[in-house]
Amino acid sequence: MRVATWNVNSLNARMPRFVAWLKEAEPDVVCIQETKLKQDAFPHLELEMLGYEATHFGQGQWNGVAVISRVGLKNPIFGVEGSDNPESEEARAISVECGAIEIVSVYVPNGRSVDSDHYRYKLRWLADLKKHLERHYKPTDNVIVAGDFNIAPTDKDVWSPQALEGSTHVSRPERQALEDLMEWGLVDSLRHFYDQEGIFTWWDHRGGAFHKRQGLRIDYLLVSKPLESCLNWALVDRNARKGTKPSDHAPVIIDFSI
DNA sequence: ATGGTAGCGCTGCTA
Repeated sequence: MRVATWNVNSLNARMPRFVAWLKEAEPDVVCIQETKLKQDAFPHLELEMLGYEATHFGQGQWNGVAVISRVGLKNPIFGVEGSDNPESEEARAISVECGAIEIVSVYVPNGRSVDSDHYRYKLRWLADLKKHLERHYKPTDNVIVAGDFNIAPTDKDVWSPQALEGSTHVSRPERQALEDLMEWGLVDSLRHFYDQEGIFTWWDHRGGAFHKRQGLRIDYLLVSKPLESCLNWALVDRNARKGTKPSDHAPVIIDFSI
């Protein structure tokens, strides 16, 4: 089984690349972030023709998450716990059963700056995500929480800790919030295989960051212990960040035997 | 060409 996550930064703008990438990477399940599509604007038919069904939590101009699968989709849950009105919350999480796996596709709030309300929202949202896991799953289940976390877990995941000093994505409270989430029973699948620095999944569109290798690793697939024990490989598909009209994020893919 | 925001949507916000 092969599962990927990709922040596409507008599925509409990315659709030609996304379709080409699907054919090449042949994932069974893809967690998508930043569809930037209204709920009813998702390209269900085009993906159906490629063998994928989809469940989408859309908003419109911003956010929007989806899971597409060719191994089944059951019992979708929109959003996370902690909102009084899930119907009106931002479209940042969708959970669904894909065959034997519980999948959660997340788009964690950016944070903007460490002294902003949006940053406090980010920390609150991560705590709510943990409550969501506690409510719906057990650590002994086959669970994957994948997406754009907008957090570089350690300095190894940052092109220059000095340049990022004092900004979001690297601050202690958000890294702690990520550790608290993982404490539930999740491991970073890429770090199961690789320990080195310089593996990135996001490069700013501005200033040619990709070509200067100025990136961050903020997209990952967190897997529960039962899945960790059957992982075959994990990789960042950097080729998907090259060429014409790339997203600012590269896909991350894991393959495991189940 | 040793280069260099992108997307949404229509003005500025978000990332």
